[in-house]
Amino acid sequence: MPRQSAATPRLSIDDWVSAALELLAEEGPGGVKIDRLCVRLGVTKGSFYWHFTDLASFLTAVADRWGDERDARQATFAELEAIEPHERLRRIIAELADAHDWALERAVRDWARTDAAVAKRVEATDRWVFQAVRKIFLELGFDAADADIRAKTLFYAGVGFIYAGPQGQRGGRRQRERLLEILTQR
Amino acid sequence: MPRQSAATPRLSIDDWVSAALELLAEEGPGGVKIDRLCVRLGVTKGSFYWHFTDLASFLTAVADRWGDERDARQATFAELEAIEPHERLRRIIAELADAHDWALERAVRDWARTDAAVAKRVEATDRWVFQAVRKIFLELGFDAADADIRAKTLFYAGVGFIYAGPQGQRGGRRQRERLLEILTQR
DNA sequence: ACCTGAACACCGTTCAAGT
DNA sequence: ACCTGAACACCGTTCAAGT
Repeated sequence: MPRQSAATPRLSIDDWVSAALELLAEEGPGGVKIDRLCVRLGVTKGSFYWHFTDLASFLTAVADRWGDERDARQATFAELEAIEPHERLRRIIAELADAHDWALERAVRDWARTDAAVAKRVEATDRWVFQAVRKIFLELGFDAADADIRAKTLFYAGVGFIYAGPQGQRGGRRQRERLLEILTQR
Repeated sequence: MPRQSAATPRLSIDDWVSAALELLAEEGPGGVKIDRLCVRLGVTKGSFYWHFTDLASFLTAVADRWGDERDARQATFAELEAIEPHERLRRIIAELADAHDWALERAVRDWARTDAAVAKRVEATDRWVFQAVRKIFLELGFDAADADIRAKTLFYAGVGFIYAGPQGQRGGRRQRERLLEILTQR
């Protein structure tokens, strides 16, 4: 057993933040209680207040980590700039639709409604994604007004799907492809 | 002054429920505290517990009233059945987009995430609206799969807009018209 | 019938004390 | 340096007592 002794784990800030993101995804903002975190991490409340001055500053750290992970994802999107617009759009949507933790996504958006700092981060990522999609429609030859509305439609449909869940017959990849055809045909 | 004396208002269940819906719209589910309601209504907590057995049953009454108001709205939609599909779609969307309290809409959807009963009511209204829109596309001559995806796009775009707010250039009625053109053209 | 006022449990917060 | 354990304020809940 060459690793650390399991007897005295000694928590780091990241351990607390990770536990909070798990709780957030599982139960939403209302589930993130200091007590719950303590049970999950096997310590008492005093431990929490040694690492953080209060709940607010802790939640800031949680929001920061969520934002940092978003920035990292967007950096990978930026690498797609060079490829052909149709294909780029398909990849961005596939990335957003498939490799995504919707429970966490919803929880963070809920949380944003009562926390201005979180709201700003969510708005920033929303704006980034929207502009990236809008740019694709411009590259496809639509004028500014048309690119705008097509990008909006896709963007809002995505957010709406995250919230309202599946409606009608089971969709999946084929339906996404058909929607892209409709919106990109000139 | 032929009305009731203002000295002893004596609250009804509806007074409590109305106050809760106001708080819900103003501050979201987290703002609905018994204390806050008491301040707003000018009574003490004991009064609340005379009218309701506990917070949960009170919130059920609040959710019921929201659901009843939705049922009433859908009854007015049902009257549109006879008119021409394009125009019917335009009226439904105008009704949903304009005459709507988005703060309350978001608050109820947030609330639905932590309350199964509320979630069921939201799902029921969502399903109703989606099917009404899908039916319109069928009447316009689209096949089942195509009507489904076009209805989904509209539905999710609407829900997404409620959540993510305005993106890009200011939209409004003209952009809605253009989106309807895109989705209804054969 | 409708409400007050005081009591108690729960969770965020503090802090002296432990290792 | 990191954590325990007991204390206190806040909000949901109860209930005897008032009008």
